[in-house]
Amino acid sequence: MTSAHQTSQAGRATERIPLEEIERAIMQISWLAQRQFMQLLDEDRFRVTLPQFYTLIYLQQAGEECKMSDLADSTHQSAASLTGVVDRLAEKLLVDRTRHKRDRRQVMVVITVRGIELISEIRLARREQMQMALGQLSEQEIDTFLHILDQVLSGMVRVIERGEGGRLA
Amino acid sequence: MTSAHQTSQAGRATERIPLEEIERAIMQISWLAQRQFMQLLDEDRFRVTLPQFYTLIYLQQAGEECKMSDLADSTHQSAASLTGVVDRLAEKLLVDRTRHKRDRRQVMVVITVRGIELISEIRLARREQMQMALGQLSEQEIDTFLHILDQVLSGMVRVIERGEGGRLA
DNA sequence: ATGATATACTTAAGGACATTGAATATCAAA
DNA sequence: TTTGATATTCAATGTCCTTAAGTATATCAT
Repeated sequence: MTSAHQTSQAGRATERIPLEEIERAIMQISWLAQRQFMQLLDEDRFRVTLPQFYTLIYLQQAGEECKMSDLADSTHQSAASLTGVVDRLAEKLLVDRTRHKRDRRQVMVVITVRGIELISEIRLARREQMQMALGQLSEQEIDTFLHILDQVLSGMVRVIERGEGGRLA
Repeated sequence: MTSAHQTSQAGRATERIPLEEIERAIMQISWLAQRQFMQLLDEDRFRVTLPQFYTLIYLQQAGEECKMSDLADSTHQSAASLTGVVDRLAEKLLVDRTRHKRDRRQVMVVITVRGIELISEIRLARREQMQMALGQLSEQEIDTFLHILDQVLSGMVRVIERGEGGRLA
């Protein structure tokens, strides 16, 4: 057709400098993974957004009440954004909000049963998408991949936490 | 702290369904990678957003004029969103807009020299972040990682393109 | 206690983008 | 010319981001 479609990343006998290639691949995967996941979350049966989902996931993993500020740190959202996100989750009855008994300034958030159910449905649907995307990998490759991903993950946490603290500190 | 992350090292061999773990890792990495990259793009010297950046990147790789609709498809944005994104890129003089000579309905977009310069500065900064995140990997691991990433990437493209077409078609 | 500070969170205002549906302009034919 | 398809923009609405200001509540020094 109109050409201009060439993904241009296929062939090219990668001239060494694999770090650059990894950078490209991670960026593209992140972009695609988010888009792809957004599509899923936007289906009528779910109707949540990415920040809402990641917030919910964290609450479910935590398994107990969380302070707003801890939740904001852990999900890498600003406190101001999180207020809105939790508002919408509470409207949908996916989380409950209460005040801390001793320190009434603190707002505590818990996931509801309904929230837990929603998450497990989303995970199920997500898994189907993933199986398609990962279908080509051998079992050996999957193990290796997982191991490397975890290392990259911890590296990223380091980078993002450095950036979030004081940019001038 | 930011815990609740524990991967819970499996004792038994492949009883674990590592696909679930990979799913978790990819979601977390995508989320973090986007947040981390947003921080970077939001610095005063850049001041672009993620959709703007990915649009710019595509235009640079294409190397020539692109139709709005092709650009929307390729970057996985809706035509309506893309209009706004390109508006803002054009305001910053990072792209130029013209009409197709024969078919005046079509709007053609090209990246400007200034746009190309900006991209290469961003890439440079990005690489430094990446080196931090990937610092722990051996050369062998990097090669393997890259190979697997490319396979995952093509799997994802398949998934997202299936979802985007007609949900009812 | 009183007043000053620190904290935890919300609110407010403005920008970017997403979605949806309607509007516009152009092309291509019947 | 009317009709219909195509290419893009516009308008309305909602979510989320950032920054700055505002409201409680807690804590500490006096």
